[in-house]
Amino acid sequence: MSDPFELADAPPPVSGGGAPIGESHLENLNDSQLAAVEAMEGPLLMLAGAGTGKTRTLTTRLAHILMRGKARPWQVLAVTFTNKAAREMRQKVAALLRQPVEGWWISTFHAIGARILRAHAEGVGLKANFTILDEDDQARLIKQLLAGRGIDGKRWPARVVLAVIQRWKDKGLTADKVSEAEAADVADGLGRELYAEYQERLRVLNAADFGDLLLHCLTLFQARPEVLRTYQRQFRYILVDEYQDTNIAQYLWLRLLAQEHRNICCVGDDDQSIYSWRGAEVGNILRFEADFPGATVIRLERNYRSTPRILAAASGLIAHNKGRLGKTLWSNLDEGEKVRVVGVWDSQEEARIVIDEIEALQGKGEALNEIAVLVRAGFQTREFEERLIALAIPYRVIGGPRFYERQEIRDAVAYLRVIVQPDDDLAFERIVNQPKRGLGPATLRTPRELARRQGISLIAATRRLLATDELKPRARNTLAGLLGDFDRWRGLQGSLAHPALVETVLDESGYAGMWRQSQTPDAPGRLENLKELVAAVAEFGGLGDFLEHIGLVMENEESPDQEKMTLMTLHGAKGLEFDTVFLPGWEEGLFPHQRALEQGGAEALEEERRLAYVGLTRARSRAIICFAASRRVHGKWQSAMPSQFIDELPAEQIDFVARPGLYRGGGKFTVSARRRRVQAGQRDASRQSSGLASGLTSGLTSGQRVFHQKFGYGRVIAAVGDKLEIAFDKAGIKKVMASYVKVV
DNA sequence: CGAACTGCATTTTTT
DNA sequence: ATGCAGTTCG
Repeated sequence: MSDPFELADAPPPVSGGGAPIGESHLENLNDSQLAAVEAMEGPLLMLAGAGTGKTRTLTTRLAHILMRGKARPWQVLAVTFTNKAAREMRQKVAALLRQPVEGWWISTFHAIGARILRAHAEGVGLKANFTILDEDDQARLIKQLLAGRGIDGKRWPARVVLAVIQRWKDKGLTADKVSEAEAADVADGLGRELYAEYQERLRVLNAADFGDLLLHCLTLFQARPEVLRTYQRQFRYILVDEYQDTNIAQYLWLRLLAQEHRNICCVGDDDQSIYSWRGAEVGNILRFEADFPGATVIRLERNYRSTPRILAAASGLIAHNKGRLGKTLWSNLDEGEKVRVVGVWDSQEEARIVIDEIEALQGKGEALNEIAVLVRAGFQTREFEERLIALAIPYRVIGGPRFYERQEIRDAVAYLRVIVQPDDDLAFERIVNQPKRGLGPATLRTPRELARRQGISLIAATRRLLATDELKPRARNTLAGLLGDFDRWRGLQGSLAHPALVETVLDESGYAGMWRQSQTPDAPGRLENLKELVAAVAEFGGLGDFLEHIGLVMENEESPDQEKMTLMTLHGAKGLEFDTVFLPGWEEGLFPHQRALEQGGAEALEEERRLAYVGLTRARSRAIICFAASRRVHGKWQSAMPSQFIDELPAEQIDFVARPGLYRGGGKFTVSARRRRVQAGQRDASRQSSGLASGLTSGLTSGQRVFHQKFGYGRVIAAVGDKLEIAFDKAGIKKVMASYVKVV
């Protein structure tokens, strides 16, 4: 912040910076955007708030570097997190430069990692055609290892162990670098051994998981300094999107690559860091100036998206976080509506009110595409969906099961994998008995043991056994037939077009036939998906290309469906924007989420707050926050208090709308109501001054008999502010708000 | 081998 | 409540 090089936006009104003639791509940039484009030499941190034209600035910068002849296209490395972001950047750069960007280094971290690794696979003990495993494969592999060591799968589910290993990889730790202390309480102290064993298996299978795509690069760079040197020299300019989401491995990776030219430009927003739970380190962006001495910091603070009211509400909220780099967003747009905060009785009423409002907006001619409901957790979508279906409003849910994650697609892909990569056991195991061939676990025991003993793949072991009489004739014949099919299909690769080959495989394997004969109601859909898969294969040059694509791109290419409103999680909404945004479920325990409140402490709470900030800043002109007084959690009714985040919104930007007699938010919106009660309730006995309530009481004292509409009769056992703890006769102990109970 | 049953957990999710 | 996964029967 005290950096002498730092630039900030001039206050409004702002003109475009003076762009030299002939550089039309620089027109329409504001001063700080222009500064970020033109500061080409040395490390640069671009702190880009929500809606400040970050992508545009970044792509313009890339184009500018090339147009100025500072580097050739292959000398620029641009990394993003998602394929979507990468695609966008490629498109925009291509449009700016009016030329295709094929083969340029504009991709996700993982895709670039894979590209580097494929070129130097042997440096980390892999072959160039290594398979990229999805989470399913990884979990199955871990499960095998756990079973092999006799670890109770109940106490240590494969997914949990996998998550631990992933976090280690995120931190850039190979098995030998994991500290004793860190591994001690994982899988009965065997965490490190399992990690090492897992890596060994991956090597035998010629496979890498997502984490490896980066971690292996680090290993490679260390083992082969000359390889590192090549890339260091090559990448004269490095651009990094969403820097606040990078993990330690990615940070180390970037730092190594940037060492030679030091022209690294990182774009990010510390206030939008919401992925710490999967390894992201906000610290990376907070430390940037220390990591890259002499760095320039440029803030993009002019927001082109939201009304000043929405920005003020969001800014007021995020100001409650400590440890921010600090930004002040401003906007030139019309002031706009206040942010509405709506209190409702329960989640059903919440869904009703929100969807009714959406219907009303639709009636007023608002486009459904411009309306979104953003929830904290996936389960919240259900009630909204029910309501949307009832009113026949078109909607889409983002975050459902994805195309490449469907069972039939994974199975089909597994067949392709065994063709391309003859040691891919995980693929083999997936389809060895799919369709049924009588090759169950018992039949595979012998090959599995051999594979284990000799440290070779299961497929290789099976092959060896086929030359012996170890297997029962029947199993032997079937396996020989299957492996023979694999070889034959592999042989067809040269003569048959890939889509035709895929069809042949699905046909001859009996896999498609299995679904054709299936009587289950979803069978036709699955066959349909298989057809889609064949069509998708046709888009690629070869099976290998195709597998690389689905290995790295798990998302489904979204069909450009028109006129639907969007339902998704707050996490999923980052980077998107809508005219109207509904933010339901702002209740303590849901948002901020219970888990964040219980563990993770202050940091976790701040991340929840950033999530709220992300949610609010998605809205262009209208934001509606809701909270419900009671909600069903895991099948039980629970009373809920309004989110602390509601109290943190600046009152002057808020329109508090609640059903009469229903709301009693904490804090500032009910001051007058409270004062009255304070006077009446001086003799409050329970004074566990929580600091928050600061002596305000509900006028109810412990011991009093009360009636609650949902929970029935009960007795007050504690009262803090207007929050009561009541032992209900039937419903047990609940926390409720004073306004919901009547004294009997 | 498939169906039924039991227990159990249940934020967020990309690559 | 609900769904999923793992297990146990028929």
